[in-house]
Amino acid sequence: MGRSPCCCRDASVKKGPWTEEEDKTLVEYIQKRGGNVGRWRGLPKAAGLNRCGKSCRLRWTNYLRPDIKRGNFSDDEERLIITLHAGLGNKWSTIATHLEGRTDNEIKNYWNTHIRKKLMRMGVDPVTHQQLPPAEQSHDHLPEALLWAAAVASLGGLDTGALMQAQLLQQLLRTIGSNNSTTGLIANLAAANTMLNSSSSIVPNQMDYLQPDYLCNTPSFAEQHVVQQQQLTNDTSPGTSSFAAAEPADQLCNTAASYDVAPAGDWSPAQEFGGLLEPMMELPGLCSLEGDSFWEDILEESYRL
DNA sequence: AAATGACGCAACCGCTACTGT
DNA sequence: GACAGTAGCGGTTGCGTCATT
Repeated sequence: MGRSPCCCRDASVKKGPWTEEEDKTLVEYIQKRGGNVGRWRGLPKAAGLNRCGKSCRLRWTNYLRPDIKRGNFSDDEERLIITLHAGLGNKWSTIATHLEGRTDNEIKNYWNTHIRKKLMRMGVDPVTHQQLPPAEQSHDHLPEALLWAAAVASLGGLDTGALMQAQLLQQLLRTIGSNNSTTGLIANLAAANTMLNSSSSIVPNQMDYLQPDYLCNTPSFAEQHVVQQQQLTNDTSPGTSSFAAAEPADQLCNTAASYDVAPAGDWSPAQEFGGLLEPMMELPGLCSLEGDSFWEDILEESYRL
C-alpha cells in the first residue's frame, strides 16, 4: 500500500504556525458541528481554511481541543509517564490516554526535554529503564545504592509484586552487607524504604505488597518466575510472552494477581522488613531526587567521603 | 548590549494501521 | 483478497525564547 497523496504537498496550502484567526475559524467550525469533525481531509475546504486536513487535525488535537490541560506536569503525572513508558515504550498516544487532558505530543515533548535527561543524570537508561553501566553513567561516582534507587524510582509503579520483592530483597541484602560507611547504610536503607513508600496512581501502592491480603494472594518471585518459564515453554508464539513489558498499561496493574498459582504463604520477607523500615524514616519519592534536601544531604556527604 | 548556545514547544513528515469498496 | 483512501502515530525539524558569555 503506497502512501496516499496528501494535500500537504500542494504548495498553495499554508504551512507553519497558526494565526489566531485560523484557530478561531477551526474552533468555530468544529463547535458548530457539535465537536463532530467528520473527515479531516474535507474539513479545510468546508471551514474555509487554506490548510491541510492533517494540519487541522493536529492543531485541534494538540492545541485547540477544549479539554486540554495546560501548564506544568505535576509530580504524579511525571511518575505516571515514567511508569507507563517503562511498560509501553514510546507509545505516546497510549500513554496519553492515561493522563487526562494531556496530548501525546505534549507528553512526548516533555519526555524528550525533561524526563529523559533527568533519568540520564540519575544513571538510568531512559529506553530500558535499567541502571546504565558505570562507564555510561554521568554520575558514576555516586553511591551505587543511589543509582539503584533512582532506577527503581524510574520504574515507578510498573513493578509487579515479584519485582518489588526481588528489588527489596536485593536492597536489604546490600544494607546488611554494607559495612564500609554510614552513608552506604543510609543510602541503602533509603533506597529500600523508598521502594516501600513510593506509589503510583495506576498500580497498587507498593505498600500494598506488604499487606497480608496482597501477599497471601500474590505468588512469590520464585513462583512467578516458574510460572513465566512455564508459560514461555508452553507458548512459543511471538508476541505472547508473559513478560509485563509487552502488556498494555492497564493490564500491568493486574499482572501479579493474574497468575494462576497457589498463594505465597503466610510469611513474606517483605512483610517483615516492611515493619522494620516503615517507622525508621519517611522519605520522599526518588523521582523528585533533584532539588530535594534529603537527597542533597546524602549526596554531599558521599562526596566528602 | 550583542553574540552565541541551549532549551522547549508547535508543527511537519513519512510511515503504518484501519476501513470501506 | 486486493486495493485505495484516510486517520493516527512517532520521529524529527524549525523557530522563538531564555540564559550565558
